[in-house]
Amino acid sequence: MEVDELKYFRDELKRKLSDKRNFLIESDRAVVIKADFPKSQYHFRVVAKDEFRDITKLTEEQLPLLDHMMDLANQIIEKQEHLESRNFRIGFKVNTFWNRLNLHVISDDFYSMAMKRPKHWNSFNTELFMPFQMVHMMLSVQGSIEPIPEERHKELQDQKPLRCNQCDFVTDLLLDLKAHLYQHWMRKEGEREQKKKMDKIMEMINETKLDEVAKPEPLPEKPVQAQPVADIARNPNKIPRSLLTPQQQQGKQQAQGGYVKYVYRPPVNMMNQNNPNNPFRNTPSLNIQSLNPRQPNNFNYRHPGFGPRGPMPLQGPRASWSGPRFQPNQHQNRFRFPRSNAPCQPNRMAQPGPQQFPKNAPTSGQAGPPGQQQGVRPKWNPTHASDSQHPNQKSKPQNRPNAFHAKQQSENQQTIQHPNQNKNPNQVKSQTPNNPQNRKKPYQQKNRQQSAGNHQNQGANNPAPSTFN
DNA sequence: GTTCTAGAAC
DNA sequence: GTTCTAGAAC
Repeated sequence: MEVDELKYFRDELKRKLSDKRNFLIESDRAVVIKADFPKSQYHFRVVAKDEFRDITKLTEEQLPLLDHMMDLANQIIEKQEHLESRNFRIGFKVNTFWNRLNLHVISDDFYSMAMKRPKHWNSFNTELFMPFQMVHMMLSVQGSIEPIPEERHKELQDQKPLRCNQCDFVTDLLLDLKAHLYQHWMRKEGEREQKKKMDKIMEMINETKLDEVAKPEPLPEKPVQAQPVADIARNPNKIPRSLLTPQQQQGKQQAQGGYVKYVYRPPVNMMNQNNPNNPFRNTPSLNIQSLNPRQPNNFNYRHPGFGPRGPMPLQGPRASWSGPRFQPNQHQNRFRFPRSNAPCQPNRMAQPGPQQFPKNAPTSGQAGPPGQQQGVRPKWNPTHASDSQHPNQKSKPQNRPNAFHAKQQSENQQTIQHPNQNKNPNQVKSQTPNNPQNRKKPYQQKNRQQSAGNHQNQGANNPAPSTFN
């Protein structure tokens, strides 16, 4: 690929700066946006407005800018009530792809659908990721930061084995690591939920004591319940309704309908707008609507939940979808012994505790386990008669045609069939947009248009059909 | 950066 | 037969 073509993609962060709807926080020198393909449950970028490509272009003079970006990072972390600040990592990628200085603010679970390649993992868990404090110190001491040589960069990207960031677990297979990370995440979610319950109990104990002080003599006709606090402590899930204030009762109802039901399933995912813990809830949906026009609610339509494509719109035909959020045959996520192709259920972390991933993982309504979901590629021109439907939607089979999938299909009693399932593979192949014969190059047309005009106006009036939304 | 495919590797 | 990976396109 020619350099100019790649530059278009590298400039994506610059383009994002021209649309305030992307901003979660904005200041005069930087903005906070969500990461388009989050590699953890919580993943943000603090993007500098000044034109610095990356940290290797910084000098000691930019230390105030770094401090400011750190302030914004802390601000966005403070907004995340579900996690504590110690659960976040803040730093830069040394050899970043993007053409604009951006600081990663990422939770340390690394539990995400978008974590698909070993290089994704290594980009955050090797020296390719430089913690903010180190960048700050190096600029303070030596005044600059050297880029990592290309050869070393590639070596680190492909580095194996992959080491868990939370324990000593080591594996060569990313899918094993993902399953392992899922267990960590679930365990921590359980701990967080327990802590919430205990905090609530302590709060109620305190309130009860205050009530006793305020009412030293109980009414004789309505004796006080014997040892209510002890009962609560024994069974925190069954707090007598009579002991709750109206506000607490309302809160309990909300909790039962909101957070609590997510306890034993992936509770937070920026793909799931319905989740009350979603940090991106009620945030702008970027240009997704304009890039993915409403589709008829039939099986030709590929639900956006099947791909890492940002928050789901709540209105329109999509809202009526009640099917699986993930493709039914995500067997790629099954546990496997290394160097064996046979899928197998048990895993090295199998033990009593939360549900085991992925057999019993939820498949409807909620965010699901990380996997190899294929997202809808948003770049296509609906004005073309032949493109009334996204080329990927009409051409890509939902599942690769093989006996294993067929067995899974029948076992799950899935009635949903992809329109291409019964087609001649050659037919499907001929429709495939990635077939060099069929591929279009909209960005090439765009480049020609852009060369005649300026980028900002083009972006504002005719939002770029970005790959990164 | 991402998706997708073909072919290699297992 | 299935998974992994490199390369092309975006």
